[in-house]
Amino acid sequence: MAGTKIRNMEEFASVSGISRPTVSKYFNDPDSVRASTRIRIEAALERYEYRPNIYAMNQNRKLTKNIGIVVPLLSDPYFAEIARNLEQRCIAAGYRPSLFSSHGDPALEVQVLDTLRSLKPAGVLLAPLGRASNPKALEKFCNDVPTLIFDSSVDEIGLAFVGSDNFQFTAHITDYLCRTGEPPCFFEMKTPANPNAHRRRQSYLNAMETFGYKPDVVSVGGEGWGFEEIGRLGGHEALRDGQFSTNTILCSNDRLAIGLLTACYEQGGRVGRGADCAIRVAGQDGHPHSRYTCPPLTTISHDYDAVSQTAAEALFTSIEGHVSPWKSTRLEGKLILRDSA
Amino acid sequence: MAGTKIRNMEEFASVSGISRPTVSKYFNDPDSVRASTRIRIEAALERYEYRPNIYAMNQNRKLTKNIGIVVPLLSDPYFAEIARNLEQRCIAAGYRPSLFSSHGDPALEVQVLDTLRSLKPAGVLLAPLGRASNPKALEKFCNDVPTLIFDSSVDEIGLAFVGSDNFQFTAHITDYLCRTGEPPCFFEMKTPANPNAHRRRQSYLNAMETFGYKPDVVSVGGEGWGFEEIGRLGGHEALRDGQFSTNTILCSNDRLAIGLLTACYEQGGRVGRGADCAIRVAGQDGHPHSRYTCPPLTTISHDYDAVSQTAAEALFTSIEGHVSPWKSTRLEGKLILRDSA
DNA sequence: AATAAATCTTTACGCACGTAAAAAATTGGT
DNA sequence: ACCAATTTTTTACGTGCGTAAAGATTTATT
Repeated sequence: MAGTKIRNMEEFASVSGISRPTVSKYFNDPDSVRASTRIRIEAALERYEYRPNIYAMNQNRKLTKNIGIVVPLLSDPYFAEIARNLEQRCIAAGYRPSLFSSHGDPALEVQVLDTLRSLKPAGVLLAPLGRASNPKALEKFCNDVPTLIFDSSVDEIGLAFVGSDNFQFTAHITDYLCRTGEPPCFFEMKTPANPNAHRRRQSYLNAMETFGYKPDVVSVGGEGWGFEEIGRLGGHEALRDGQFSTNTILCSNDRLAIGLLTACYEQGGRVGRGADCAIRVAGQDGHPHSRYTCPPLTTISHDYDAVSQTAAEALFTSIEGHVSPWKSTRLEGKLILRDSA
Repeated sequence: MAGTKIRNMEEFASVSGISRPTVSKYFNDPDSVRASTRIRIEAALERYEYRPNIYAMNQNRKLTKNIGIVVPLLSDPYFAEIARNLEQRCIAAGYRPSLFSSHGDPALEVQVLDTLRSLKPAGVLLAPLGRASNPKALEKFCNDVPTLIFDSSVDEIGLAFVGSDNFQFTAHITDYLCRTGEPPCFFEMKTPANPNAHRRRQSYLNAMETFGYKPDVVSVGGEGWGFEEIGRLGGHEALRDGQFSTNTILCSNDRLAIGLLTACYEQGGRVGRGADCAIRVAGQDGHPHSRYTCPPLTTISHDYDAVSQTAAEALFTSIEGHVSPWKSTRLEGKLILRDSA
């Protein structure tokens, strides 16, 4: 904090006693200069608090250190949590993450990709909207920008895919439900936003067949990303009309389950695994909120940390030049037993 | 999409038949050029899909069109929702918003402000962490960057403050609770992260005095931003020890209420305003999730739209040169009656 | 101490655009 | 059609940094 204010790298170089090109090299990668000069630069850095102009940096660099993180809906705590996790990993690895949400809107998703393109990012971690995404826009983007797809896969696009093993998810929790009570019905959206939903339904059907039970899928209408409300309204209808053939309901995801729990409450049905309960409800995702529903929701949880780490590191290694063929990684989830089922 | 790829504004200017300085002026503000030239530029823009290099733009502009949006915790749907709202307003007004979360960590908040500084934003919409914030860092930042504080006020810092009227919030819902049943106890955190909590407690005390009731504040321990868990654990303790002097509990915020509802459930107490219910619980905030608790939570809701609009427009007018003295705007909330109280 | 290798300095240019100033062209009103 | 006001063109320079190349210096190796 010595008197003089540093205006640019030229001035900083002169006060640090190192030439500008070397200082530039340092800011590009502190380890690329000799330890002794690094120390001198960092000493000056503490005395003069100078930061390179990121615009001038990024204009001329072949590749920026920016990484885009895109999720379909940031107001969903599941995505917020995974975005936070990814963000921290980017920072730790020396990148500059920028966060974007498509807010459930395909047009906005395209707009976000457009914005992102102009940021000339080193890479992008993209969780697409899914069914509603504009596939051509996605593909074009992936061709231009190193993009790792996570959460919800779309063809064999981008560098790789990292997500959860939806087949394992549903098979595992279906197994649990069958072993501990009546076999579950499956509660889902008729036209789910996310392709994972199809895998989960299929896995449910497979599991029920394996166990020798008759599957029962209840698909409810509703568009968009207001899953709780869709679950609540659909739940009311299904409960009223007796559409559930057993007393156990496995929901396609936790947010749907949360809505269904509300519907059950509003109809006066007690949910849980106790003897005094009329119905069991389970979800899927390990949504941050699932601990605090009434009753707390039994679910199968994403391994947030593992998904984030795998996704981030796959992107980093790709950015750093290690080419590898497209690959899909699907991580297993962990059953979380609570009172709802 | 004519064959030639446009590399820079020079080339784009030549294919559009307009000189580069005029094209530059157009991108700065499309309305600053004659309508006829604007049409010619936009025609070329459709045929050649060129975007100015934002890094070169921002390097040389006196003021960028960037706006920073900072919230304390993005995984809280309340903040996610208000951030989304602000983001859209920025885009609509022709700015480029970037979203940041302090993730409940004062050190990260400082780091976010540091990052933001290097973006040279035209303005910042900042919801501080509150009590945990580094006040000097905040003040320094506000001196350097036009910053509008929202949600939670910190002295008379920045351009202005926009938030909700916490006194009105608590007075209103306390009034409602008193008129419809036993007067409420007040359930809060001992050391709340957010200064709004103090206003709410004070407003509760005032309201109870006005009504001639004896106030009863139950303050529970716990640090950080895991409000649901704090509410659940504190709720268990308070319920078990009979700390609540009436059957009605007004929580300092919805997330605390959600945790308390879980505690009630886990202790077997039925919550609601029905004759068969042992306890009434109300929250404050109009949290996006409050509709889906069991029972659905009675609360007093922020006017999300009005807060966002007021905050955004205050920043915009300030950015556009209209100086005005520091001002605090506090908007009223609306009571949302549901089954919990 | 001599030599090779690594690193740094000097010099110079490029990037994509902002912006200022003077000259030229266009427009609008009459 | 003419004149003044507005807008555009031309020209030229500035911004802060990346980066390349050649030479000087430091470090590591023997």
